[in-house]
Amino acid sequence: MASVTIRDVAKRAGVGVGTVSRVLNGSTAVSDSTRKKVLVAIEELEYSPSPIARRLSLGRTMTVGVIAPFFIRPSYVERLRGVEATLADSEYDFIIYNVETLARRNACLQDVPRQERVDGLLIMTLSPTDAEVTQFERTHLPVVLVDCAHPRVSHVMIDDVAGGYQATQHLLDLGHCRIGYVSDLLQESPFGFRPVADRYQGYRQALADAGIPFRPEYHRQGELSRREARRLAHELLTLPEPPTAIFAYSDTQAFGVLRAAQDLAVKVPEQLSVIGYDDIEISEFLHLTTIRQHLYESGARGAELLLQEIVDPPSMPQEIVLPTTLVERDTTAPPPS
Amino acid sequence: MASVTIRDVAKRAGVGVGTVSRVLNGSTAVSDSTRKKVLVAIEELEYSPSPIARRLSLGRTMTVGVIAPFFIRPSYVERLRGVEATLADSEYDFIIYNVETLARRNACLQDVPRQERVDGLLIMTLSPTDAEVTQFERTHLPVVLVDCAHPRVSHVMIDDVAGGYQATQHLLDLGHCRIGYVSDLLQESPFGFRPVADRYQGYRQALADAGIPFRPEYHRQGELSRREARRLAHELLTLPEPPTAIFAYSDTQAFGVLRAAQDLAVKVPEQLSVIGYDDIEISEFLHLTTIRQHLYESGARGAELLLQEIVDPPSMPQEIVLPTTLVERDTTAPPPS
DNA sequence: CTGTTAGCGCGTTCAC
DNA sequence: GTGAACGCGCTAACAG
Repeated sequence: MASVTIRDVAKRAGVGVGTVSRVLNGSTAVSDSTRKKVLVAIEELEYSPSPIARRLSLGRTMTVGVIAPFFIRPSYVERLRGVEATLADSEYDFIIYNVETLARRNACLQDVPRQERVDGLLIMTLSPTDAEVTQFERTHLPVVLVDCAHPRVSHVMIDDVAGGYQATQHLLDLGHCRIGYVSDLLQESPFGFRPVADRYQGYRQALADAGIPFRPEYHRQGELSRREARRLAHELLTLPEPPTAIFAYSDTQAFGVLRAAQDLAVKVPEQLSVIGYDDIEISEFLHLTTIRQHLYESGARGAELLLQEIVDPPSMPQEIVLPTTLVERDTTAPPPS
Repeated sequence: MASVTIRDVAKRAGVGVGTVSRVLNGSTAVSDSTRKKVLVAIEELEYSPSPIARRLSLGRTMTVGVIAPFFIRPSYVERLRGVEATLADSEYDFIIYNVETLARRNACLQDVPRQERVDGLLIMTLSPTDAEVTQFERTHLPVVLVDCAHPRVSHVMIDDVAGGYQATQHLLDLGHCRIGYVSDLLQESPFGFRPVADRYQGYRQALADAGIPFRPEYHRQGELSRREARRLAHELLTLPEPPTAIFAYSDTQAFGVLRAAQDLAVKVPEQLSVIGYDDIEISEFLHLTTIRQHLYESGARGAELLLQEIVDPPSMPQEIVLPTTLVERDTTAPPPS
């Protein structure tokens, strides 16, 4: 039962190993008759080529690495699903590097390229430093970024500036003027998540375009949890002049806002409009108005791009920008008159 | 910059490749002085051994396969996180096989072992058939099951009988005698999910131990959706003598029950107690009393067990049973007096 | 078209 | 202790 090799097949079919290899890879022309013989031998022996030997010989690992922070979060799961779907159709395996600490982030971004364990790298959200990019370039390792960017690396981005703008604009369109924003920590994000700055920028821009001055007391920052968002929203709603609408950086935080409103007997959407961001699964269930990102697609497109760049390294970094979509549900309405 | 090999290191250190290999694997005794030299050369050349060549030479793939259905579901994500955490510390990679159809299930369970692409297999929820287990044994492939079981294979199970018992007992302790159960379809689900039968058994056992006769009309079965659960709960609550408490097979279904109560203006927990199962993320938000499974741990323990069995195949299949935890929130209380 | 041979990079016997 | 040779299973380049 122990591994039957290409040599066994060759012997069985009465041909050379080269020929077997050829029919396996469908490469050069092989006469139909000998091809049949080989195929029969393969079938009879239940032969299955060793991917490892193949990789060594090819000098390629036939696997791509995916580095993602907190891959448990719904948004990453959804992206990874997109990656899995496109990679499953290819002959590439993929291995996930889950990052939950800064040390691990650095270890992944620095060790993985040098260890030559992967033919390509997909990095989610964790913007590489210039030095790290230089390292990628030195080792000629194809890299594609998803949900973050770097001028010298191909990337798939969701347009978070536009998304933040879109969310705010929706509130503006409904007639709101006092619009609060409960966001992730703008400064202290250990990984330097870029969407945080972008959505904030979109929010500011929409306000500015509408001629509404930004009020610092309407902008609250806290860690990405429901509890913290609830606390921040509580502060907002007990302001002397509370906002009539709140934009939350994520759906998770929007639920915290909703909870705060409930605590204070503030009716949604009659007295308060709430809009989230992400459109995670629960959001539909709870009828949350939100901004949908095409997460699955961002993973799938990223994987496609990577596969393509492994075969044919581009001279210029590619950029794919995915739009966001407003999903109107039941938590937004015109302000009380 | 192109791959520096063990030969380069040997040359640089003025030793043979064998010696380099020895210090790399810390195996046989190497004189301290030459070891230093080798280490220095490795450092200077930034050498990192090729895992692929190592695998070929070793005859082991150094990767484990993880087969999981619907890996997007929260419960699998959580389990996979446990797997990832323990495998990240080992020298094993892992590759995920996501199963969403019966065809794919069969392909994975049958092809993966024969292709010798993995040194071990972790299978979640998808009970293997006897024939498949025989195949594992023939190829000497270590396999560990998580969330399912087979008499000849090591497995990590969550004690769903105890969980069902615990949920029911909690209701009993509060003083309830009329306890309904909204469950998943007991008859064969396509993949043969075992927890369905187990939780039901726990429910029956707790009732029996409390000396309360089982009332068939209190047990409703339907597909695993909120809508269906709502319908079933509606039936229960409009019975001539309705239950004062309902145990739902899953949190999702518990929300359907909650909704039915709301429809009928039945107050929870004053007039009706509701307990779910799973403790999914949204449950905390909605204050649902539920049974928490140690999902992360089940993945971690499964991976540990597999690693161990790869090194040292056990004569007897091991069994690890994880307990469940009651999470008391606001949907259960004593029955109306 | 097809058989033969030389590596791919590493672990592992062997002699020294 | 340590160096040299062989083999893991496969691909690719070279003859024929």
